[in-house]
Amino acid sequence: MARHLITSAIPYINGVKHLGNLVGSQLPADLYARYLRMRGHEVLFLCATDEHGTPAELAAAKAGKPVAQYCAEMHEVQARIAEGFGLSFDHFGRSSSAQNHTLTQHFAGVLADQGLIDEVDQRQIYSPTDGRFLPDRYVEGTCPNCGFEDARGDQCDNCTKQLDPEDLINPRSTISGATDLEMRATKHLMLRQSAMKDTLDEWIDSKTDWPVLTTSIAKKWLHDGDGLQDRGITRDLDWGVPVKRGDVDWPGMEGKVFYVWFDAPIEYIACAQEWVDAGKGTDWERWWRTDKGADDVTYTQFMGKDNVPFHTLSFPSTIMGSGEPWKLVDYIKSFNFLNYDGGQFSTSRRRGVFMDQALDILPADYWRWWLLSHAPETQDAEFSWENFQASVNKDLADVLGNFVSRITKFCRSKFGEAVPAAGEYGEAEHALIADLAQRVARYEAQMDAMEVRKSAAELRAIWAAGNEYLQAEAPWTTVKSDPDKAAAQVRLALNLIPLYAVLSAPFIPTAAARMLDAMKVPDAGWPDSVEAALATLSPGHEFEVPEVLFAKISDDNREAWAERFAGDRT
RNA sequence: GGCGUUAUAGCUCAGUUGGUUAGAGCGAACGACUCAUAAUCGUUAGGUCCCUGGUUCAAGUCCAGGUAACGCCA
Repeated sequence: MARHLITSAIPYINGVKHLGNLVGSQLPADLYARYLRMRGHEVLFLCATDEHGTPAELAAAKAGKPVAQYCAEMHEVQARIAEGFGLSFDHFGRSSSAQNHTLTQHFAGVLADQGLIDEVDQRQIYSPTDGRFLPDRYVEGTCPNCGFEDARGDQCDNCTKQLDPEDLINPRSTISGATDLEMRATKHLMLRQSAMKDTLDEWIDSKTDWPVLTTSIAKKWLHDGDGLQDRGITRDLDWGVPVKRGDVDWPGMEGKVFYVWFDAPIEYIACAQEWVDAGKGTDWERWWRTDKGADDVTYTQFMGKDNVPFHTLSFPSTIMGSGEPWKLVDYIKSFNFLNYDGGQFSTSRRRGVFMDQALDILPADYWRWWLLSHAPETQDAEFSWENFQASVNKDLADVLGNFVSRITKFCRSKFGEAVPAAGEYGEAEHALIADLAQRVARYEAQMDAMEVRKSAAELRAIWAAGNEYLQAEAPWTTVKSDPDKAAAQVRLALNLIPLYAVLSAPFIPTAAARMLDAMKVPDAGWPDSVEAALATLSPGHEFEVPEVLFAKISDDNREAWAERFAGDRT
């Protein structure tokens, strides 16, 4: 059995994420992790919260809490919601962990030793009142070009002219409103990504099996304009990983921290250490050090397209540039964006459905199914309540849920709540088994390839095959003329339920567990052979008719939700 | 302003290196069934593949221009 390391892009700490964030990284990563575990592979599935940076500081200030406390609380919130969605992380870590501090400082030191870090002098706006340097967009003032009074330091929203914060008339801090701003000299570290350009270029070129979305974004950044640019990896903040060169101080870098994009991906590695330190595992280097066992690991990353540059260029620069035997990613599965009802999800305008709200109104399986079966793989996708209602009602309630309902209730009324023993399988039964064997093979191939939508479509077709069989063979008619034949038909149809449960578990784990529970099958595994799997329930095996698996979404609910999540009017 | 992405059935989307009558699900119409959450199953109808021009024996697919929507950048 193979060993698979899987990471999902780590969500930022400042609030609950929306469904677009979920479907772009964590959810498909979970689908894949669950599938590979069921196939018998050894899986380490890691995620974490991304906690550093100015937005976290501002969100904490707005909440009136120390930033460390705010992040600790929000981490718990996100962890609880992830659990609610059934995201099966082996560990959900924090980029603010001690492990990540040490590891980030280590990488910076090693990269400096390799000559891949430059120190550069810069001038930047400083606010004595706030006691800190201000990023360009946290300075506002009057636009020198058009006179607009709320122009940002990087650009005027009114006339769109690009600005330097020094150009603003009557500049002020957007954090405190302070106007006593001054320019101060400061020093920053730059990661010399440009020196890694050719290495990265060859590496990306070798990844011919990656999604076009992934490689095209990487190549654009490599070749656009002057090519790959060096990037600053330090900031003047309090909250973050203090700049050190390994475990020693870095002269001139006092009071600075690493920029969030530098330490965030390193958390993928630190998270494995956290996993061990939390007592969940024993050896993290076996997953991350190619000199200590990780050379046989297949590493797959999941992320939205906005994160692709960091994962194809920046983090690989860190890994490769270190000259140390760290595990490099093998496959990057990236996703486009999910739009909400004709526009973007918007956190600030409260537009769209956020993860906590989603769980408030419906079970996780509804969301998991719709999001995965509509995953934005080839282009941006569109959420609408009409489509959501129609898809969920049809696929889950009608095709799958009602199948379970109709056959268990029919059996109970004619044969009792146990698998009937009489009769033999005939031509139709063997044809169904053969058809399902083919379909399951196709489903596995799509899942292996991480073709999320196509996997969902194949799974749905497998569900529908059960209804087609029942409709064609009509045991409710057969039972009147040939009860033994009807018994055989019911026996096969009942056996579809545990098979469907196992195959569906990566998509809808809760419902799958309920199906197995109702059929009293405690230990079903992935089918080696469909024919053998369809003999799981032997004659006489008792079961219970389950409660309705999926209640339908009513028009009233749909309309109320559409109104509730439409966002603030502008 | 520069760059990029997208445009296929009423809706949501597939369409591999250019190759027969362009596909799926939903929705619609019609029919079958009556075990089941008025669920299921079958059949049929729906497309100027955004527009114009070009390359080619052959273009949804490649090229140029245009239109529209969206995104990124300075």
